[in-house]
Amino acid sequence: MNNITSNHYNLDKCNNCPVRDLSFCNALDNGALEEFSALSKTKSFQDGQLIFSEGKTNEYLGSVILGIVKIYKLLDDGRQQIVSLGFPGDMLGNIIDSEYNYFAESVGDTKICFYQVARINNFAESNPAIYRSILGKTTEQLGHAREWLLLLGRKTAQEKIASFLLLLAEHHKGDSPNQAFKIPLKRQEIADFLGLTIETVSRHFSNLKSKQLIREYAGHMLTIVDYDQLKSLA
Amino acid sequence: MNNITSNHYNLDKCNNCPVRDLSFCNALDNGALEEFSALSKTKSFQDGQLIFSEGKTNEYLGSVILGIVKIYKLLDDGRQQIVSLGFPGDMLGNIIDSEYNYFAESVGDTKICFYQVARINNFAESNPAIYRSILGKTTEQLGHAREWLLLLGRKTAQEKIASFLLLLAEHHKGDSPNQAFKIPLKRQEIADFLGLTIETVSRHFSNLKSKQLIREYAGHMLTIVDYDQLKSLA
DNA sequence: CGTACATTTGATTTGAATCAACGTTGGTGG
DNA sequence: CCACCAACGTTGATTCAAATCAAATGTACG
Repeated sequence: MNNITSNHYNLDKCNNCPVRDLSFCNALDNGALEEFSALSKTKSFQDGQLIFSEGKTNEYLGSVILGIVKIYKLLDDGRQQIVSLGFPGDMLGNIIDSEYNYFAESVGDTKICFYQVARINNFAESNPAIYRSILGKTTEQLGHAREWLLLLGRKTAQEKIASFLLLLAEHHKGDSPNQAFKIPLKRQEIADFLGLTIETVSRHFSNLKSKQLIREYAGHMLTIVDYDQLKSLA
Repeated sequence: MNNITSNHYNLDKCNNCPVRDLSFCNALDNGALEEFSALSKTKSFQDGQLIFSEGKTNEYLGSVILGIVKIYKLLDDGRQQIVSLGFPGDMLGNIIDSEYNYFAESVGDTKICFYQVARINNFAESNPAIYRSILGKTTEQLGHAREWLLLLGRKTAQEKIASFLLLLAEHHKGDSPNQAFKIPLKRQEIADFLGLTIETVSRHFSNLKSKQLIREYAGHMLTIVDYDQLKSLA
């Protein structure tokens, strides 16, 4: 975690924070937030930077401000499974465990707001509401993880791809239904998220394209042409 | 949830509770526990009883006292995935969501201690420590769920079976290493937990038996003969 | 003791992995 | 500006692990 403590960092005021209403800190009233924000440090990452590693001391709790963070686990022989994607507003890590038990890596340009776990616990003594808020985020993540257990255990490759595209589309809900968006992950990352190989992912993308359910241009911009039919596949 | 509210129930004192040190209520001091315990109702279930259903109002938080509870999700066509096994001391449900988003069913004879979610929130106003404790249990479950994502997404059938047997063995840690224990799940349930079919589960059990890594008698009693080698397969 | 259910085992199929080229994209330096 | 190269992605041929289909056997229980 040297890269977090050692670097230049911004002490953004929460007032300007783009995820103020989404992050776990949103439960705090203005006075408490003022105090809490003083504990935070933001840090930026470029594509593919390691944010923390399995086995290292759990020193920081993070909140994704910008970009995407992939959380993954590894088997001894290098097989990888992405167990979560952290979008803006999502919490990173926890304040319970003594060690991280997975790896976190930035996907594209990413900005994260960090708090020291010890400071959060200290803060909580006078502001216990923060626990309820962290509990909310943790429960949400548990829900997502269990949804993904169903996907990995019981869905076919086609259903997995369709579900994945709908998940991405969910994060562009503000836009019009058929709005194009950038697929943030490489094929290998999609494979590692869905428990597949790159080839299988590629084949099923081609499939959906030939069926005119989706369109892809400029290499990574995607339009969902037939949302309802995609949903029925997922 | 009629079966919880309507039935005869015991008002066990926490002092006699066999999972007092494991449950989320263990964070409370004696005074608070006294008050908290008054909110609880215990209920017993026989094998295969539905405890709660996806889509129903999230009214109760539970704590498993005895037996095992399987938490599962279903696809439209009936495909099932067990997303968690609740052992004694494990928390059941959450206090955040408005609805249950999975099914819970007893496996064998089971006893559960229930608290109304509304009452917990009310209790928390004067005892915020309960949130920290529930957070601990939730974080633990998230860790288990992510471990299982790796298993479902990236492990082979043999590795899945080996991991499953070691998981069961973990829950008999007090016993000697090669102590026989009862496999609490039917083959179909094991399959639904590991994202496999009954036939594949059966074949790999036979495999491990012929390799002398495990032994099974009386239909469902299991001994792990070679713990280390089983571990190397998982 | 018989019926229903659970489990095992065998034969076959199949969806996804693997192996193997080939195409595309984007960055670098001549 | 283009040639080169490395990383990424697609497509095809083949293999393989697990699913499916199909009996047969084992077990629990009224």
